[in-house]
Formats: sequence, structure tokens, C-alpha cells
Amino acid sequence: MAPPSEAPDVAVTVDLVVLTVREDTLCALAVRRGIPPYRGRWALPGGFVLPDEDLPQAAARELAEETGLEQLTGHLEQLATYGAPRRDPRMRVVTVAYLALAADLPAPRAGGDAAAARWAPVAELLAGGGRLAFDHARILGDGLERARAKLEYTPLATYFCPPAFTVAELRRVYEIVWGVVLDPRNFHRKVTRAEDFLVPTGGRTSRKGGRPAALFRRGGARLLMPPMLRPDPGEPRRPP
Amino acid sequence: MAPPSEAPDVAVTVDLVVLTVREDTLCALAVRRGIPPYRGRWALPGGFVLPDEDLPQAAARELAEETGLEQLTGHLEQLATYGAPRRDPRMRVVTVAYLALAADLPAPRAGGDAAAARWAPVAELLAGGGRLAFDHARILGDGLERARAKLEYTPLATYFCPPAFTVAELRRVYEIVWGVVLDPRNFHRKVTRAEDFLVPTGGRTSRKGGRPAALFRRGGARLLMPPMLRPDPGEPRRPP
DNA sequence: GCAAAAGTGTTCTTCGTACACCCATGG
DNA sequence: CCATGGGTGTACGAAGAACACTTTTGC
Repeated sequence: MAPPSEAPDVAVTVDLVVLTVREDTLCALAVRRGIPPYRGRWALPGGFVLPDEDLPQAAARELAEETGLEQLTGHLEQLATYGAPRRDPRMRVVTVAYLALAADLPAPRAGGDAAAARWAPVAELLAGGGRLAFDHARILGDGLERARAKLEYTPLATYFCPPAFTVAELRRVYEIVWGVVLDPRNFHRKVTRAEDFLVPTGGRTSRKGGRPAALFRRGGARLLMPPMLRPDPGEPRRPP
Repeated sequence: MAPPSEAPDVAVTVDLVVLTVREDTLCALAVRRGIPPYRGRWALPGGFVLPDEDLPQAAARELAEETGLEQLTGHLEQLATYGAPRRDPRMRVVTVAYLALAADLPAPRAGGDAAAARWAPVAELLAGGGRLAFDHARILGDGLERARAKLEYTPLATYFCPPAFTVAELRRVYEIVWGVVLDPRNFHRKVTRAEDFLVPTGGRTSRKGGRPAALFRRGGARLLMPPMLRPDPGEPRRPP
């Protein structure tokens, strides 16, 4: 509500869960730490909030620094804030996590405290506890859960796709993020019927086999209505 | 991601959107500021995060201090974090907002920097911009939106009710929070059929007129399935 | 023509909506 | 016995699941 007379010993950072789909796998941006603590371990990209910077600005700046991604493409939203007293052994650090979604991007570049940066499969980063530095496994898990949930009722999945995409590409996104298999016919009807969800560009794809698919771009709808229903997972996925 | 060598000049607080339903009105807890800035204006309750305290702890402590509410009853979740550079004119303050829901409570007590505290109708606090101090109108608006959305697919509405309640009382909560009128018969079926949503206590109410209603308590379900659908608003509401 | 992928139609069932109707109590 | 609200049954339509079937391309 109100600040104290004296400034407490706290630092505020932003951390980023940047998700993309590459080679039929859901991947997150990870950086290798070049300094202690957790030196040599993978972590989520992030950094300090500058004195004259709002939180979304800080997140967008870090995102651009790490990926070169323009803010015009992709999606960025606040995820949650993590501030356990000893989540960073050096001092009290409260971090505001952001979730970013982007189409397949060129390989990231290292910089700052990061010795390296790469797109890592989310499953790999979350497997076997303790791979990620700090509480970043939990943050990544929360980001993944948020993304999965929002695919149901928002156009978020389209942010994983290039500017023009086919219905099948969009369906792949759902299948990969949710880890399920969806019926291509029902999916097609659903997304093409939803008001303002997809806009036909008029273009068509050409491929080796099969009928060419129509190309679409993201429409103006902010909600997918009726929502896409997520089947309970467990089904296997076919090979790429 | 990693803290700096030197601590930046930032303070971290928690602010609370505490919602309750009293006298057929959705109300939020508001405190009157006793010190500048915004002296004499109403604000959301909140305070500093203590050095050895996690964020949810800080929120729960502030909630208990302001309302006397035990953590056993009610609901508390993180809402969002607000950190615009000049949201507090004195210094950089990043605040982590929490959303709390509670059944009708005794009148709150003032304390700390607050000259007074009261339950104020949400509509009143949000009407005519600039009533609330800082960016608290926006925070309250976000909390309201979150609460409204989560009534659809979670048992959140039951936290507005006393430990044992009737289906009609629960329906009133939905109607008041959403500002709509719901069909009592369909509502009854829906909530009583949903798995683990309501548990009959065996008790019954006695009233002046009409058949006594069965009493229920909140079940163990964390999701309401299938979800309650929110009709588009606009309908008037009958008098209390 | 055949394989392969896009896209349409059809059936069955589930679930929301509207509303008629019955139940149980106080006065 | 009647007013008042609690609770059940039923008919209709919208939408999801499953799947047969047609369309349009490359080879």
C-alpha cells in the first residue's frame, strides 16, 4: 500500500518463459549461467528492472535482447511473481515472471551473465528435478500450465505459427503443446467457424503429396468461442 | 534472473483485493489513508513484505491484520504485480496484488497507516475515476475480473458463503458478482450434479414462507465441471 | 490411377435453456 | 388452502465425438 521511509534490501527482476514450437517439440529459451550461483546450470533468461522502466517494458526489453524478437510479433503477458526469501542465496530477489510465445525463431544469442543460450525442449528442462537454476523449474511449469490452459479459449496458439499458416499447422501446435491427438476434421470445422479467429489470406500451400491447404492469418478475435476442448492426455503422438 | 552487486532502490509491498458479499452487494475492503500521499483517500489494504517472509505469507498476514480472518476460511491467490515507475510518488514501489474472497465478516478494524477501514461496494469504489489512491482502481478492477472469470469453472463462489449454505444463497453470489439473473431450477441441477462440488450436510433451513432448503458445504472439487456459463449481462436485478 | 492430405456431411450423444409441474412449509 | 420458495421432469436446440465420404493435388 505505501512504501517505507527506508528502502528495504530487495532487488526486482523479470524472468521470461519464452515458448516456441520447433521440430514438433515444445521448446523454451534457456541460458547457461556464466557466474555463480548455479554457474554452468541452465536458467530462464531475465534481468533487472531498470529504474525508469515499467515491468512490461523490462520484459519486452529482455525478450528483444535475448531473441531479437520484435514486439510486433509474438505474445507477452505477465505470469506470476516469485519472492521466497532465499530463492537467490545472495540476497532477497523478487522476480516477476512473464510468458512469451513466438513462432520458430533463429538460434538465440548469449549475452550479459549468460555463457550460452539455446532452445531446449520443455520436457528436458523439467525432467529430473534440479536441472534449472533457482526456482526456474517451477516458473517454467507454471508458464507451461498457463499456455496450455489459454490455448483452450484464446487465439494464443496462432502466436506459435508464422504470419500465414494452414489449419493443419495450427492443429499441430495444439497437439504438441497438449500432448494429444486431435481429429483433423472436427478441428478444421471448429477453427474455421469461430468468428474472427482465422482470416483466409487467399493463398494456398503446395506440397509433395495431397491437396493444397488454404492459408490463414490470425483474426481479430481475443476469445475462441466456443472454446477448444482439451481431451485428457495419455494418447501417443505419431512420429514427425 | 540474477541479482545485481548493488541493491537498487526498490520497495516491495503486497496489496489486497478482499471481496465479500454483504446485503446483496459485492464489497471490497478499503482503508482510508492517514498519511500522504493521497491522505484521506480510500485505498486497498496492504503493506511491506518483511525480510524473512514469502509473498503468500505477507498477503495472509496483512489479511489477518486487517480483517481478523483466519486462513482456514476464505480463499487467497496471487492476482498480478504492478510496478510502474511513478505509481508511488515517493519512491519505486513494486506491489504484488493478492485476491482474497471471504464470507460476510464483521466490520474491519483500522490500523497502521490506515485512519479507517470499511467494506465498500465495489461499484462505488470504481465509479468516477480517481477515487482510489495510487493505481488501486486498476488493481481492484483486475481482481474483480479475475473473480468473475473464476466463478465459471471453480468452486470460488462457495468462499463467499458461510460454512453451510443453501443452493439459493450460492446462486445469489453468482447473480450479484456477475450482475445477472440465473434460472433457479437449472442452477440447482447444475451445482448439485457436479462431482464433489457440494456436499449435503443433512441440515435444512427454516424460514417464514416456502419449503425449507437443504444445506450444503463446499466439496473437494477444485474445478466445476461442466462449467457454469455466464449469460451476457444487462438484465436488471430484483430488489433485496 | 493411386497415394496423401484437405475439407464436408451425417449420426449420435451430451448438455444448456426454457418452462411446466410437483413438494413442503408457514400462516 | 394458499402463498412462497425448493426441487424434478421434459422437450427442444446447439455443439462435441466419431467417422464415412468427397475433393484436389503430386507422381
